[in-house]
This record gives sequence, C-alpha cells and structure tokens, in this order.
Amino acid sequence: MSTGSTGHYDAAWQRTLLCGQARPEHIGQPAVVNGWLRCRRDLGGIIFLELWDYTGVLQVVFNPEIQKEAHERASSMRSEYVLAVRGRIAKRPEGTENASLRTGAVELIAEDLLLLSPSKPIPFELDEDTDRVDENLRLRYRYLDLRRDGMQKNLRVRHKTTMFTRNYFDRHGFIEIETPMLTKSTPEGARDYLVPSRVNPGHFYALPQSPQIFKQILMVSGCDRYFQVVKCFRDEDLRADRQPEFTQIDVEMSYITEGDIQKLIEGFMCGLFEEVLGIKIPAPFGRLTWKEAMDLYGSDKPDLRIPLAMCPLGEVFAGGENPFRELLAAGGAVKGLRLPGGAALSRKEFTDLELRAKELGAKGMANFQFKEGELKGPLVKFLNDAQKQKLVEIAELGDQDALFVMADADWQKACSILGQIRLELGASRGLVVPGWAFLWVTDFPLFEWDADAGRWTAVHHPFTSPKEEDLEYLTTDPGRVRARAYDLVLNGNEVGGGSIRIHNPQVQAQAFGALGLTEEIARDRFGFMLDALSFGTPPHGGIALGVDRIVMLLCGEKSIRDVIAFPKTQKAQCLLSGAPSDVDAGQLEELFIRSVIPDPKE
RNA sequence: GGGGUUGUAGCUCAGUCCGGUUAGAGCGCCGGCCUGUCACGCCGGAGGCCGCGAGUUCAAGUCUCGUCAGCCCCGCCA
Repeated sequence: MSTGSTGHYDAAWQRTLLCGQARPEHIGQPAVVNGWLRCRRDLGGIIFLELWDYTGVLQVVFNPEIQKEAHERASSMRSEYVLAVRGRIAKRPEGTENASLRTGAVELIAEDLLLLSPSKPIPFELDEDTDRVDENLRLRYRYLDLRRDGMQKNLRVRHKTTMFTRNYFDRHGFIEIETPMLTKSTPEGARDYLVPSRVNPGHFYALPQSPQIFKQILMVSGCDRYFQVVKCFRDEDLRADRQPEFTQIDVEMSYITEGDIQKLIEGFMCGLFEEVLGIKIPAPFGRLTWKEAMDLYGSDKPDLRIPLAMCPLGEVFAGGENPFRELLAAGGAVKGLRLPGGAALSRKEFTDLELRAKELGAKGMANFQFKEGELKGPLVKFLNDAQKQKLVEIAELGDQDALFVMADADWQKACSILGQIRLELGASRGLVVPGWAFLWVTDFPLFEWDADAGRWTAVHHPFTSPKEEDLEYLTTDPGRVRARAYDLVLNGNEVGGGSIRIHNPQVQAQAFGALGLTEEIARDRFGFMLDALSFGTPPHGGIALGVDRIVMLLCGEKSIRDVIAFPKTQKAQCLLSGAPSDVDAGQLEELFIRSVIPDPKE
C-alpha cells in the first residue's frame, strides 16, 4: 500500500462534521470528517485513529470485518497526515467511553479513508507538554506549534477580544478610523522603525509608536469618539511582555474628563471578562495616586494580589545615632516591608534576600525579627525603647513577623527596590491570592529628570495635560507638576495608559518649553499638530489598551509571545521567516542607502 | 550596554560538582506481533560534531577561556 499518493478531494469527501463536535445526538448518522491524524493505536486487528481539527479530536475506528480495504490503508497512516474519513457515528461500546474527551461518548466507524496529504515526521510532539519544548524550535515551526489546542484557544480568545472591542466601542458611539502606518518620525520617546522613501531620496517615514497625534487631530476634525485596533512599533529591547510590534486598542474622545474614560474602560474590561471568561468583575476599580502606589507597593503598576504593603520608617530613624540619619536629613527615605511569619526565615534566606536587593541596586537591606515581644536584628542597637515601640506600631509587627528595611537617599529608589523584593517574596512564598486585581494609577508626574540628557522628559508624552492646580509650576518647577494621566493595572501588569490632553496651544507651548524644545524645534516636529490645535480644539482625552497583555492574562499565559501568532525572539528576529534579513544591493541602491556596519574588531 | 540561566539522540532530560571502558533513559521514528485502545501492550532496530572554537591534560560531555543562540531580568520602553 503506497502512502505517498493522495486522492482527489471533491464534495463527496468534504466534512459534514467537525472532529470535536461529534456528540451522542449524531449516533447512527453518516458522517465525513477531515483532519490531522494526531495519534494512531494499531491493535493489529482493530485500528484507532485520533483525528484532530481546531474543535478537538474524534476517535475513528477501523475494523477489518467492516471495511477490509480502509483498515489496510489506515495501518500505513502516520502522525499529522491530513485525512478524510467517511463512516457512521456510533455510540462507543459500554465501558470504552473516554470521559476526558468531549467526543468521548461516541466514535466514527470508518467505511472509507482518503489520504489528502502526508506529513514528514514532525520535529516535536503536539501535546500539552509542548509548552516545555525549546521555544526556538516552536518558533521555527510555528505552524506546527499553532496546530495545538492550547495555541488555537489563545488565538480564538484574541479574536473574541477584538470582536468584543469593536462591538463595545461601536455601541458607545465610537467609530474605527485607520491612521497611517507610514508616518513622521518624532524622536521623543522610543526609537522609531524607519522606512526609506524611494521617491523622496534621503527621507524616511517612521512606523507609528502609537497613533497619538493623528487621533488628537481627529478630535479637532470633529470625529468626537474614535477607536482603532492598531499595530504599533517600538524599536526597543524585548521582554516577556514586550514585542517590537504590538497591538493596541486606541481610544480618544472629546468633551470628557478622566472619570468618563475610566468609566468607559471599566465597562469594557468587565464586559470583556464576562464575555471571554464568564467572570463578573466588580467596578469601579480601585484608584491610587502614583505617589501612593510607590509608597505602599514600590511600583507604578502594583500587583494587589499580594497582601503585603510597605510602611514609612523615616520617623523611627529620624532621631539618635543610626546609619540612616544623614540620608534622612538629606531628603531620603527609609521604607519597611513586613513579612508575616518571616522571623522563621533562616540566616541564609535573609542573606540571599539582601544579596538580591544589592543586585537591584540597593546598598544593603536590613531586617528585624519580632519574637515574643522582642525585636532582633542588626539595627536594634541603634534604637531606644521609644523608637522600638514606634517601629513595632508603624510596621504593625505581630509575633514571628520579619520586617525588611530599605534606605536610600533617593525616595523612589528605596521604594522600587523594596517593591521588587515584595513581588519576589509574594511569588516565592506563595502569597499571591488568585483573582483579578484591577487598579487605576493616577496623578503621575508630568516630567522626569533625565540625568544623562541633562533635561526634563515627558513621563507619558508631551501632549499630556498638567493638573490645573499645578499649572503654575510648569515654568518654575517642572518636577512638581502632576499629569492628568492614568494607567490601568491588572495583576501587576500595565494593560493601558492614557491622559487628558492639552487643548490649549499656550499650555502646549509651555510644556514644550519645559522639555527644552525651542519653538523652532517644536514647530519642525509637531508644527502640523500645533496648527491643528489652533483651529478650535475640544477638550479631549483617551487611552490605549495593550491587546497582547490583556489576552495573555485572559489566557493565563506568562508571555505575550503565546498569544501572538508569529512573534519575534528577544533579538527581534522572526525564526519562521528569517526576518530581518540581508537585502539585494540593488534594493539599497534604489533607496539611496548604504549600510555601514562597524568592524567588530574595532 | 550589563547580570543570570540553559545548550547532550527528532523531542524532553540524566550524566558535568569529583576528568577515565563502547555517552544513557522515556517519548517519537523504522520493522514484527497483537480485534476495544485512548500515555495501548509486547519483541527487535536505527539514530549522537555532548552548541561552536581554542586551551589544560596521558585522557575532556565533564576543568579553563572565548564565542554563538534561546529564555529571564536591569538599563531602555514619550
């Protein structure tokens, strides 16, 4: 029996039933199924083939007493061959049902078999353990990796998410408008992907990091409520939650304030979770200012599933002789993190945690242990009884608790390092309470100081509106200005961020001024936008939600690569297609481009 | 740019700390047997540049240095 020949696929061989959809109601009915051979169990006489398509698997039975020829052909079928099988759906004999299969009560009794396409032996097995296969291989053979229930499920959750998105925003009066992919480079923020223009020698488009400027201009145009499911591009280093091209749900609306957008997005997230997971999420979500989030959790995207919060210890160490007095006097911070039951940690565990803190940039990390009313630890000798008492009170220490102490002249640094320790303790000690912790983080600083560049940079983007009451500091003390910006956080992931924008050209000019952009530079980069703003701009604002991250969380995955059909590696390569690649000299010539790669020996 | 980690059969891994016969296991693959399996079972077989390159050594999968690649993290990500 030759296995290489394939038959002619015509209407007679077209499926009448999807593999995963066979049910007891089909018993007795004739059926044709098409699919991949996922598994063969040849018992010599009887042969079982499992046929797979995106809906699931169906057991097909070949019995020589029923159809000798089909049985003979079945014995030469191999993994991942594409087959068409004609037969009849039957109830499985008593005692042979398989409860772990959705189709496990029935099977297809084969009468005829057609090989549609053979397959080479596949380089890895397509079972649920494939998640443990070297990702290199999975990405090189992505089409096989996707031919699995788990990845199929993820792609379909993603589809459901974008479908729900379009329906939801349509229902709320938004229209989807496409903005250009070939656009103008604005070298604020992330690096741009550049595209050379053949008809404009020496000039380049940039792929959008976000449709920010265009969506604001659409507000000037009277579109009122815009959204777009849109690809964005950033040429920065990759992470488990960062790809160079990623998808956003981009939203902008006119005549609104922060609360309107937050309410809209809460409705969206709740509806999405109900639609995809069947879970009701309580709204409104919690809110923390950026300052509170840093103080309590040492992060601007705190994971509230971890029931640990930090406390301020500056008051305790302000008086007397101790190692922190000077940095406190200079405006630094001493932060504490209580670990319930942590007094039982071994000396090595404390040492390892301090080492980890040092890796993260801390000078050290002290600890206290509170046992039977007595405080122990390297810093105890610096504290008098009143200070000890105060420390126990502020940190709310209970018996057998440990307290980690982080001090730094830089408040934000002390907070964020201890915040990272909080995250790692939460994970390593199993403190993460399962669930969905949504949170708005608000009142971000508008600017941050870039020491390397020696100037202020926008935390969000240069069009973010300052808070009304901070306007006066825009020219005098930029670091003090808070933004009308908000991030949406879910389980410690930033899943969205937005702001109310500046709609007043004077304020916009001041913001550019604070960023060190001269009028000339601002005009050159953003002149078209400033022009637009000068022709009657409604108050407006918006948000962008990260589709990849949201779908990742919905799917319970740890990496956005698992919810992107064809993702890139950490070096931004596509292992399937081999991009990026060399191009012909002729192509470069046509674009007036010469590649000047530095000699690696230099 | 930096830190960590992994790299041994088609796949997943053991062996590396402490160098020493012919480098193993499970799965997959190939052949044979098997009529109710579903991780089918049983018998047999093929399959290895131990990531790559130097070095130390009588001897390197194992030690040293370098390098490449995947992943995680820091920087970076308006």
